[in-house]
Amino acid sequence: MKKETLCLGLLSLGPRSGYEIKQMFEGPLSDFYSLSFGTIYPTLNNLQSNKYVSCKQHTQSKKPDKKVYTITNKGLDLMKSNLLSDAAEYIRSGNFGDQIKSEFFLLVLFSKYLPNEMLDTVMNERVLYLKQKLEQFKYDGPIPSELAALRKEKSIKFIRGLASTLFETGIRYVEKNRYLLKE
Amino acid sequence: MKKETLCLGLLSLGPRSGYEIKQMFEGPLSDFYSLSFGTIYPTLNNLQSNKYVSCKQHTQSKKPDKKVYTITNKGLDLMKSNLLSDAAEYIRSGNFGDQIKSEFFLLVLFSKYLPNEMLDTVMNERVLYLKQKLEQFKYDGPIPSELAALRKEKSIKFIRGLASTLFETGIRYVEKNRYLLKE
DNA sequence: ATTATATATATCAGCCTGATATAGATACGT
DNA sequence: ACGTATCTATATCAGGCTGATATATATAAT
Repeated sequence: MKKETLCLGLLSLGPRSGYEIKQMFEGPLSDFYSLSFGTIYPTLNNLQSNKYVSCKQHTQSKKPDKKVYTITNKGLDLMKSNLLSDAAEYIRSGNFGDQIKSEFFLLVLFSKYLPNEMLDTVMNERVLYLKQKLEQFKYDGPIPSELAALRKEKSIKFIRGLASTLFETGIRYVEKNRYLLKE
Repeated sequence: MKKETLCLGLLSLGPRSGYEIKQMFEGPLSDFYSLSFGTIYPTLNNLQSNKYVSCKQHTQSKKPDKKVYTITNKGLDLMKSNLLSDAAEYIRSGNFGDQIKSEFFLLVLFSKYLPNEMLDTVMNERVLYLKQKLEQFKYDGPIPSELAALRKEKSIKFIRGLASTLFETGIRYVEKNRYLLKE
């Protein structure tokens, strides 16, 4: 997916600053996608100069200016049209899997050459991480207003459900089978 | 994980050419990690000039020369030592999740703006892909000699089992809940 | 009082990917 | 039999993206 489509898509969920978009990539989106500041800021500037987003400069007392971007109608049109062509490209490419770089899997793959102590640490930290992530995805209590609205979105429900099941399955498997890696 | 560690690790499973290493990344490893030719070939050249791997030039009748690399004892030492420092870095970084770019999840996230027809195609292709992958991971019949040896490795058993369960879970969830994305 | 962490934007070196070049072999349709 | 596409095999490189760094202030922790 083009970075423009993605930034516009996130702004379609509500006005945000570049910093806040980055926070989304480091929080709830971190298991699906990420973009760096070096991509986000130039993309937002580019979208703004082409009127796909508008920008309100919040001169915060003593903090650096916060530039809050809002998607325009023109931007919404571009996003929808881009989304369609991005989906078409996804189909055309025949590449339906995800692009993954998993340090954990590589360490498991070569675990034969790792000291047992280190392997234990790796496994423990991985399980701990998965459990924390699972809690975040399952948690249904009160949260900041804007996120609460997002929760009602069908797509968010679908994704949270899928992520939860996958994390649960992963945790159960690792806890049950990690002994297999030692003899 | 450093590209050198990874290439040495794969060569520790048996002698291979750069092309065959790439094939591993596009086949069984594709859901965990990948490196491009532009990284693999220079890395192998570098490893060779530092005597971490040796190279046998197979002058195939009429095909381009095939350079088959074999890991040396020096290379095996480097790999083990690198593996330990890579694992330590994994722990130190506190980043226990995987680096993922999932076009599929983004399309689901913004599915509200996608025509139903396109969403159906995306879902169908995804499920089809997952089912094919699942078959590959579960399949237990006869395979080329070298792969058969690998199958007996504890780490490979662990990974195949984990991948199978995750794919099964993913398929079941998508088939059961995809209707949620439409009203 | 000092250090570390968080907010906030911006830039950039350097690495990696995706594309392209080269070149013969084999499979495939017609 | 002939053109075409795909596979084997190595190599290079432009361009894009990441991770690091710079800048500046606020707040929390020690």
